[in-house]
Amino acid sequence: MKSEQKIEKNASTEEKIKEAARVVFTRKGYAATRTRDIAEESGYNLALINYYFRSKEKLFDIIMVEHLHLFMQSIAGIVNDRSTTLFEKLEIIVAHYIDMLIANPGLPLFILNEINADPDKLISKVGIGEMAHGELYIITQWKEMAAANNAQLVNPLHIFMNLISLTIFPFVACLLIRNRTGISEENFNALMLERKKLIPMWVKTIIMSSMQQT
Amino acid sequence: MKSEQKIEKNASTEEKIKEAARVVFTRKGYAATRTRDIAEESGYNLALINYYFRSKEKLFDIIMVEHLHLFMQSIAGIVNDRSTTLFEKLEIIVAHYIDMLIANPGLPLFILNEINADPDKLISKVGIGEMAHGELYIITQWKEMAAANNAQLVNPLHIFMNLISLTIFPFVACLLIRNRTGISEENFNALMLERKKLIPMWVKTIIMSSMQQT
DNA sequence: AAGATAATTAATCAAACGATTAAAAATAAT
DNA sequence: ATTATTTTTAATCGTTTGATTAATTATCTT
Repeated sequence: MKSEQKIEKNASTEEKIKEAARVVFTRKGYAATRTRDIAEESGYNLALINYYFRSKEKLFDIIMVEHLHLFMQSIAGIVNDRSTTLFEKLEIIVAHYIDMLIANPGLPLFILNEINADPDKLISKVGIGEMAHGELYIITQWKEMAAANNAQLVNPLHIFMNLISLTIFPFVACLLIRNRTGISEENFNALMLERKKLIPMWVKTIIMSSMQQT
Repeated sequence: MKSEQKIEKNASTEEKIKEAARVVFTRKGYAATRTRDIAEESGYNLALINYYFRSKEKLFDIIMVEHLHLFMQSIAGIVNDRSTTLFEKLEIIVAHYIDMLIANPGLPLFILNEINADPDKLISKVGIGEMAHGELYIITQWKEMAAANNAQLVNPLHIFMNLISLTIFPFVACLLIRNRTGISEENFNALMLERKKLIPMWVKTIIMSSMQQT
């Protein structure tokens, strides 16, 4: 019979290995990561990785699911919130993502890269498709706004792409930008924090300008 | 003595291998690519790859340099062009990049990923630092505009990041976007072509709004 | 045509890698 | 304390991988 202590001990080293895997996988990607790297990073023997997780791929899948969850997390709640306006939602989403990305700068490039490496895997193994069952409330709000201005707004897909592009891409290109401009990590993060206020403003401006035009 | 024919023949198969390497490296990245994949893609024997290029890494470096060159190409000319206005430059840059990215959709993710895999390599082996020796003319134009409106514009780095984010990111997240929205490759490309006109407009709007505010 | 050089391949090597095994160390159960 | 169970390690196995070698085929020179 398993005691509490035993379980906690296992969970501890198992968690350490998972944390090490998270670090190495995120930095180097699946293919470039050797199980020996994870062992070294965790401080444990190589064989322990296969003792707790059956294989490199199984361990990777766990990390991947956690990362995807972190990425999609709470967004469903925000975009379906009945108590916030459309523009308030933009502010909340951007602020939420920038905070998360400052804490996990390597996340988006990791995810995007692995999606390209095996596009079907995420569709089959990881169900990222159940974000919304009905129509998202934010979509309803968008349509209402479009109707109120009886104008055909620009394709909402453009607005969506703009939002995630402005928010996420600087982190994807972080090293490139910092290398080109020579700014430090602190200054870069300060710039990103500035964008928490700027991006919703910009996106709002873009939406407004597309309405005035028609 | 080498004849014309011999050189052409070599260049032909050498080019075929390079093209195969370009395809496989761009799709799978350096670590996930096996020299046998390149051999299979090219239709030649494995040993030929090391016959023409000395190693996998040497071949990769060649592809990488070509990709970086394609990416930086002609931008130096555009941003230093004395005959175009600042906003005309925006239009030209965006149009140039979107055309290039539709032709090479995998390029940005490949470059960004390999930069993260080995940040020092690009600084040491590949000299992407010699784009401008003096101050870029586009910077001068920016300062002139700021002075003319005697307003402290938003940090130009933000504008620069916005420009490349809006332009490049949709291609980086192409598979993710297409999977989430279900649109076809043709429709996606059509959207991107729309953005050739939209992005400069949006960026211009963002710049203008930042001036009016102060 | 004959010989020399270059291009291409099959076979193979050594190192790296993911995974397994068997033994040792640590912890729990009696 | 002794046994049983779990955790951790060292050693190793079988494959894969980048690279080389030696032999074969094709091409060029004369």
